[in-house]
Amino acid sequence: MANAVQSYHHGDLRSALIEAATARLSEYGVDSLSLRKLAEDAGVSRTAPYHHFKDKSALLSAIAAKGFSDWHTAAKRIFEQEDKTPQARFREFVHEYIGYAADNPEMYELMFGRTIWQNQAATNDLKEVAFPCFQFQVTMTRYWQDKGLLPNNQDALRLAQVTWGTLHGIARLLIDGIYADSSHIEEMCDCAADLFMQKQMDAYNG
Amino acid sequence: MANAVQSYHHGDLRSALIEAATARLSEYGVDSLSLRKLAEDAGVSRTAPYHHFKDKSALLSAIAAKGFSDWHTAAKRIFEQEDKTPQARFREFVHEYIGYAADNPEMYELMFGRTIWQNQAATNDLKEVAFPCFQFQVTMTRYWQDKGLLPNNQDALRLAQVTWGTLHGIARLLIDGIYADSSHIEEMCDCAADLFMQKQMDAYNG
DNA sequence: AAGGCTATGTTGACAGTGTCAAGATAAAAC
DNA sequence: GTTTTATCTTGACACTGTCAACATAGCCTT
Repeated sequence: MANAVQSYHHGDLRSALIEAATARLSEYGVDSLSLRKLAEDAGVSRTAPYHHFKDKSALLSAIAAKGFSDWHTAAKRIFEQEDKTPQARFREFVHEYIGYAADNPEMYELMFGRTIWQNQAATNDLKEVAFPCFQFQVTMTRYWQDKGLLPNNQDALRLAQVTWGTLHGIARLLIDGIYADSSHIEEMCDCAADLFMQKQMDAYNG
Repeated sequence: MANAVQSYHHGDLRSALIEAATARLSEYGVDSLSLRKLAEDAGVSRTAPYHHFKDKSALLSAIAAKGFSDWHTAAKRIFEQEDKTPQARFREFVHEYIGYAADNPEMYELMFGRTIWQNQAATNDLKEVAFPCFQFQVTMTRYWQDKGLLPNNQDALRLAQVTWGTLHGIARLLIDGIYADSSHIEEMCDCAADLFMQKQMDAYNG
């Protein structure tokens, strides 16, 4: 299937490019991702990708869209575990978010980096996948507020922005190498979770 | 002074390059910062910069170092306002941090972006300026813990990482264009400050 | 089935980029 | 005054994204 017949038309170049890009991404990083190399990986000439993507940014957006889709289902899976308490799920969500970023730094960088978002460069396809993902963060926040885990006197959207911002910030500090020592990830996650739930847990415990 | 005499040796090319880079940075962004253009700005040939900087990353590090130095003094100024309460200073710090990032997005991107930190690319000169800046965040956190503003049952370093992470995350979401709407910056800052101080303020008020 | 339309692929070209090597110049050191 | 050293120069290389012009082949209509 990989190179069944060397025909003039590739057959499914779009998928092949995304596949090659995803493979290269995790191994060599987003910075060393070039259209020409991807074209070569797919066994096709330099400019062939331009018949499937407007420009490099559009290709990157397509890969990121896949990442958002994957993360969204992962987040839903964590959030909808009926057999665990909301607290446990909240804490797990924090750990999983940072864990996802730490395990897939280049994908995370691509998804949440300026490359595809800056200057309204984001594709409509990307937005259609990413925005529900952002929205889910608000939904979860509202739920945690209802369950008394997060402060109820804050606007859900604002609170979601701050909690997400926290996770995003920690993730970025880690994967950008500013916190060179990544051996205390778990403790940082717990600290963040404790901080958000501090008053509520007091009420819960006492 | 700019081009007093067109002599073979520039005189102070290092400073001229940093100056040109800083100017270009805020106007055109870090991505469109090229050594060749900077050399041209300084009225010098393409490869002259290599006699003052090991490579492009080293030049960028030098600019970032200036940024860290500036921010460190700004932070100290806010923190050491004797006439304001610790609460007021904490809140002001949050607003100023996000404000600095929003007002100087490209400089912030450079200072805290992966470009200069990844793969141990950071210069020693950079580390010598940046690490005290990070350390100051811990110092302030400890102070706010002592004053009962932040939870006392958390390790200061861990807590500093989380609070800084929050500010960093919000800043990045803003300047990377993921939160396209930046009209609610102040409210987000207040929400974050409230969240950190929630239990403590209760004790303070009641 | 024949012919044309369109999606897809090709080579050629251009303006950029960072960086190395080798040579030129001037200032500083002796 | 001569030599060393710091600085600056041109030339070159490999690499990038992207446009224009052309080639192929599958599909659609007649």
